[in-house]
Amino acid sequence: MDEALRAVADPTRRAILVLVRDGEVAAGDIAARFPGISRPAVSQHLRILVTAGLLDVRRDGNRRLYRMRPDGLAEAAMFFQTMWPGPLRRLKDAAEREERALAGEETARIRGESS
Amino acid sequence: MDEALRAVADPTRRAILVLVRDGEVAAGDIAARFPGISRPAVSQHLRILVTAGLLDVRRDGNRRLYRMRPDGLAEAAMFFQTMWPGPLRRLKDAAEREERALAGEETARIRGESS
DNA sequence: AAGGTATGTAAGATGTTGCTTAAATACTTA
DNA sequence: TAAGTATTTAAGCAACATCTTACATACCTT
Repeated sequence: MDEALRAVADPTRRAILVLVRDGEVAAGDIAARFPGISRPAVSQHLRILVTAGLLDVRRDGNRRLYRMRPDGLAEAAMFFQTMWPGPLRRLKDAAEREERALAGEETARIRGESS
Repeated sequence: MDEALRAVADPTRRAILVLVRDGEVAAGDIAARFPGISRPAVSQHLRILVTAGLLDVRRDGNRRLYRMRPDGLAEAAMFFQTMWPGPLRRLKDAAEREERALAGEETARIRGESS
């Protein structure tokens, strides 16, 4: 997971992931989308993404076709799922906290305590 | 988002996040959970997490209490949600692939072919 | 085989990260 | 106010990341 998260922490690599999410794209075509950086730089990003298990490569004659490997993000996605319950779950939790807080106040009142 | 993802890419910081997920924890108590690294190192990690919007700090006399700020992960979590369809969607896709494969086998059987 | 095209690898400059130890800050208690 | 406690800030260093240019590899076409 560590490798996947480090890979995804780079904005260029995230952009590459988006490019190859829906199908194979050749290295050159990917590089063409990043006029700001050299082709070797893109190649290195691709290597990192492959090593992290986020991309699959396939040779097609001269070219190399990259595509996303969806399971590569699974572990990292799980981390986010446990750490960020999502907006619905967050609402529910907030409601329960509120409920407990009210119950606590009630207990305190009965005991004659003050905050 | 970039800052949040970079922050979360470090395993120590992820562990800190887990520690403060369910409530406030003092800096010292956090540091005590990481015998391998010095207290200043932990303090620096905490600063990075706060800067990234992932943690809230509160002073309580001498101590500083940290706690998670759940919304800090929202953007990054969204990225994962769009990039990783999730286990259910993936199961569904797998089932459909399987179905197509079986249909293919059946066709082959009727044709008298073998794999 | 020779030349062209697509791509990766190597080497090196430069900036960033994550740690350490030492010192500073800020609150609390005697 | 002095000493103690909790924590951050500063300075410096080794390791790592990211880019560049130059070169190497491998396939395709003629």
